[in-house]
Amino acid sequence: MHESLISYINNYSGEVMSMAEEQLITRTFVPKVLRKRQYFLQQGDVCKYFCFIVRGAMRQYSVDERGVEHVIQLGIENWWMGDRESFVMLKPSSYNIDAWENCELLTITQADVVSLAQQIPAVSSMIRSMDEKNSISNQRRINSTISHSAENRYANFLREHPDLLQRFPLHVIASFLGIAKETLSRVRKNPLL
Amino acid sequence: MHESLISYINNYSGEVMSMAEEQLITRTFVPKVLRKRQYFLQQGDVCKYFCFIVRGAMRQYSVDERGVEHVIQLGIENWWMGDRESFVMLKPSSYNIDAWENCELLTITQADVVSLAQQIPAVSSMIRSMDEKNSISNQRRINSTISHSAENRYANFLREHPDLLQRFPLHVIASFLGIAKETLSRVRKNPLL
DNA sequence: GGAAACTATTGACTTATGTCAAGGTTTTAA
DNA sequence: TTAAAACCTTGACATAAGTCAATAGTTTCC
Repeated sequence: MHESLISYINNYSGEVMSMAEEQLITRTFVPKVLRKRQYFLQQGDVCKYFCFIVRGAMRQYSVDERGVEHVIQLGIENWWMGDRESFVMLKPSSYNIDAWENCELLTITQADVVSLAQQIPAVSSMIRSMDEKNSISNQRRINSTISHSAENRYANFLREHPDLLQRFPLHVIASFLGIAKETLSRVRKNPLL
Repeated sequence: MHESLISYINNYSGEVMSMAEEQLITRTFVPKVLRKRQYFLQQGDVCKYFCFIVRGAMRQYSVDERGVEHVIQLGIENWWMGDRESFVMLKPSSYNIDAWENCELLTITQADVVSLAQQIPAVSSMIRSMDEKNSISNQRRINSTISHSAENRYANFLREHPDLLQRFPLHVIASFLGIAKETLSRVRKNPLL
């Protein structure tokens, strides 16, 4: 079960871990199984664990005053999920995270992240590289939302995340894009250039 | 000139650097002065330097097919500016960065970032903490743009960045928020609760 | 195997926001 | 000190996107 995480780390750090290091990883990350629709994090709770998705699909979303859900983030195999703001600052989260499909996760606490990063160079360099990737993709998403029409945003999404389209229904994708599901439906009928 | 950077690093890393470390910082970061409206980075060029703003105000923006500018990011004293995607991957940038006011900057190359982070623990921990801060504020901004009306977004902006309001004209702020300057103007007249 | 829940589409209508144009103010710079 | 440039506001109008409601196709699971 931990193999996918280990190869993910080797891959993203550009280093190969020793046997001892691999074992430390395996001992530290705690497996967790989630049934479809089960919460990983609920609004108001502190996000005590971050998780690596081994199998399954998850979503992170906020719920506004009128009860409408807004999808902030989607994740599938080999992605990380968690609310970093809550995780790092130990404050109650404003988001929910739940399983969209049955999931197998590997979870870790903030203290263990710090300790692993200190002991295993590959882990700290994997974290750096994740942060970079993350910051780049957030920047792209911000650019896309403030600069483009619903149609363009959907086109961007198709280009950057074709894999997610297979895994989530259209109303979830619409919410992720910040548009109404009806609008997405209409946009999809168009020539799309 | 380097003092503000040094205290920034001490502050964000939670450590205090030695004299030797401070001197290494001072030797590595190269000062640069920018006149109002002068480019720090132009679309199509590779972002060879990141900068720390010692004094002044800067903006990062894209220009769409119709020539309209979209402000991606604003920065003032004690902020970092640069296009990370271009900086790290050495690919041509899709953004422009220029000085909104006359600026004093401290610039650094990617190679020097890596080397400083290796030599000075405080630097690598400052980078980690910046990445965290950055990822949290990007997440907030994404949530704000996909979930809220122009009015709410402006209110959020006021809460999170009151300082920027003093430094940039309203049409720049409007663009940062992804709304038309006329809309911002109208929003500002309202009770605002 | 059938009811219930979830999903997608479509039409009619509403609304928030964008666009265009004009006027007035303030700032900049020659 | 004055002309030009930049900035902000306002009104009239256009339009992209949201809302509501109805329909119908799919899964899901007792």
